[in-house]
Amino acid sequence: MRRMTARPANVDQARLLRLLRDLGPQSRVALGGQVELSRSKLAVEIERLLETGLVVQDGLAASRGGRRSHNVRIAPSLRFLGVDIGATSVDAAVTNAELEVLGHLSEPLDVREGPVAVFERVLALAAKLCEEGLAEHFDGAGIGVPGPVRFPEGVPVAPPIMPGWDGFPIREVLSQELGCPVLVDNDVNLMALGEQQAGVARSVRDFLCVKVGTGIGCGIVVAGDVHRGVTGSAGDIGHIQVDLDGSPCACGNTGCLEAHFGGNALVRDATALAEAGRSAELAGRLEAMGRLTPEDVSAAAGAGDAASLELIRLGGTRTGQVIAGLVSFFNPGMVVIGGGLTGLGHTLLASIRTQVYRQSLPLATGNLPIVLGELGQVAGVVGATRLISDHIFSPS
Amino acid sequence: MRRMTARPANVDQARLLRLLRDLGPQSRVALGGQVELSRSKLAVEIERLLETGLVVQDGLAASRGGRRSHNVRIAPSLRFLGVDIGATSVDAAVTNAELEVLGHLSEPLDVREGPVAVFERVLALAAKLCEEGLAEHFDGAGIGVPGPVRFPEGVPVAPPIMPGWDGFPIREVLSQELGCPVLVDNDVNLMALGEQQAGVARSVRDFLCVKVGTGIGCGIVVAGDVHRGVTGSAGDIGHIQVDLDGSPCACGNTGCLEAHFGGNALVRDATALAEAGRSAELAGRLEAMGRLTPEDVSAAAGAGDAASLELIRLGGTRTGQVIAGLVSFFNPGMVVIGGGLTGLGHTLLASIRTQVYRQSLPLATGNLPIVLGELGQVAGVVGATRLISDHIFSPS
DNA sequence: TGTACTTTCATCTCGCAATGGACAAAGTCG
DNA sequence: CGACTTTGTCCATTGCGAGATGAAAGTACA
Repeated sequence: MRRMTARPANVDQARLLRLLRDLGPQSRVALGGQVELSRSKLAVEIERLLETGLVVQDGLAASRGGRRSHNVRIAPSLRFLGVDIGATSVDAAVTNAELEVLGHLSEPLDVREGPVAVFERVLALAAKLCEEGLAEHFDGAGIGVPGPVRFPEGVPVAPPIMPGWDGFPIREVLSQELGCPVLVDNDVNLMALGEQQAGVARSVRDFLCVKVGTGIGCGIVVAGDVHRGVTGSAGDIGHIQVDLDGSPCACGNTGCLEAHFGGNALVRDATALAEAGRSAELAGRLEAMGRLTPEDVSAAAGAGDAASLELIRLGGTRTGQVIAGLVSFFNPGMVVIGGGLTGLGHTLLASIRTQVYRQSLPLATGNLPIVLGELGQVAGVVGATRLISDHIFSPS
Repeated sequence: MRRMTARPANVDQARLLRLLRDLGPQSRVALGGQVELSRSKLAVEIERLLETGLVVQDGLAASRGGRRSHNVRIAPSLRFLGVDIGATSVDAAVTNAELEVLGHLSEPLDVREGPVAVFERVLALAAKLCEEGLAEHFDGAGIGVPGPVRFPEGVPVAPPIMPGWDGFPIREVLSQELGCPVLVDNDVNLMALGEQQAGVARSVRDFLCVKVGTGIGCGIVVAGDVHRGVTGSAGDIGHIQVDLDGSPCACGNTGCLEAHFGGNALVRDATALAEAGRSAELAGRLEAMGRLTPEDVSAAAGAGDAASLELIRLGGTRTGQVIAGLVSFFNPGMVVIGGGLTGLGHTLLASIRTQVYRQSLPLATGNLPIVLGELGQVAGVVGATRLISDHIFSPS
């Protein structure tokens, strides 16, 4: 029977833990400069954190012209598990308390196999990470799923691409299995948190994080916090209408963004191009595999295939239309583009940028960076560990 | 030389003041039930508030089966001024500290006359309210203007419909003139605050407040706070594209919402209808006045004119398209529709509702109330006093 | 109707914890 | 080696919370 990880006793301790997490080992005085606490109070709280084992002494810091200070660091034995379940793959990573990725595994996986099968695989990945000597247990785990989640309960609600998951008590089940606190969130929100923690959005308090993959979603960060909406479906921009009389969408409407530039739409359009003989590259791939995937388009574009590039450019324009509206509405300080877009990122980014800068008002786009995410595949898992560590490092 | 209004010394006092503002006179025990303070601390803080004069004793409360309690109320002599400058009118109101409107004046006014002329009129209105015996001075004033504002400085930035206002230091100038703290914000944000303070959105923490008038804007409330965006232009939804090849807009793009359903677009379309002989009602009004105004369309619709009603319905559908996208994105708990829409409110509301419920995802619209604002013309001024009172009732 | 009992509110007091300043310890630099 | 800087610890003062006490009102019942 393993003891539960200690928790900070008050907001000051929580604040100190987060500082140590984000800034690394620090002297007491350096910490004092970051928080509004008297030196005595600071010493008392650190003393208590040392007692609980949440932080440890960590040698002497370099002198700054006086007595050398004892560094203090967050307990290096803490381990967080981050899991990012996508539509077609699953990522798992272990981090230490400073959210540095110690190990990362990735597997293809069809989320439609249902929660039981998926979590068997997830637990196997977690066990594998432990076997590699990276962790003995986990002090907390964050789980991302590709659909809306009722966050407080950690339960998916009406997820369109996850049949069999509706209402499955992910948080409860995994918390039981892993023996540690678990939080569940939408994968896009976690990507946003990841980029905020360790990526391009480190110093931005209001930003949007658009993930282009099988679906298209958007993480919303307001005043440093993720906005999830009243039913957990905020950021679901795939079904915003981009064309009054556009293609029919699985959701029942017409002209949705995803009906023009989701994974399925891309495959549909690419197949049509291949069959119409408009792209030798795509036709070859279609013949070889019998069917095309988004990765084929991506690869073809990377190889310079004009038709594929055009598809991506058009998709970027459509996405840019939606983002332009969101930028006018939300006036963010940054827009981060991410998702499974290996290689085609810059093409996509360029057409999104063009469209947003053309269509949004100058006041909102004045110095609005629209950039690719820095973390790529690990954004989700890093965000997941950020989520759970924020929870663990908050007063119990 | 008048003494500045006292300010609370700490967050607890601020919290108590806001409770007394929103819930009215309370006994000490009733207050204790609302905040997490020990009886002793509560007594001490109230004692101090009594000393500063921010609250006063207010007789005995009805007994609840024991010794009767002494009620305490927020200083009834406090006065806040709320000013709502619209494109074509200005509203001013005085409230007490509980934000009850004691007097309200409204005048037509063209904002294009520039800040100096406008503030002359505003100060005259304020003086008139004082002459009516409603106030001797003001303890704070909130000002709403129809354009983006850099909130911390209280300065309009690049306001499209306010020539001559760009960079005018409203806050500084008015603070000087009125001799009290002043805050300046976008009129739509103030409308949202007003509906949150005293209207339909009292118990909602995340909602959108769409104002349809000369322009079309949207107040965004996240977690109880107004989101203004990084440059103060959040909620500027008038230039979101609703039609890929739509009408040209003053902003340089085509198909903007305002190009189809702003005040100017409405006049343009109504005039066309009148001249084409499609509406006798509108033609009559055009002949009588030489030109049409949005109010003419409103009145004609109220009189049952089919062409005018159709214009409003179409505009509602267009607005609904945009709101549907915002609902998917933001997943609010309520959408409030307001603005200068006397009479035509329900027609507009109905077509907006139809469009949003049709186009947004069920999870986001599940139990999403889309309602008309309750406060009508006073929403802005009430929101303005709420804004400044939140400021006054915060630790200095 | 009068008296005893109960309920509620306000204040007082005391112990504990927090705070901020003083002081001692440990270094660096000239 | 001494002046100066930085860091760690101690302690008196202050602030806070919870129980005890007394005052003021309602309630039950003879």
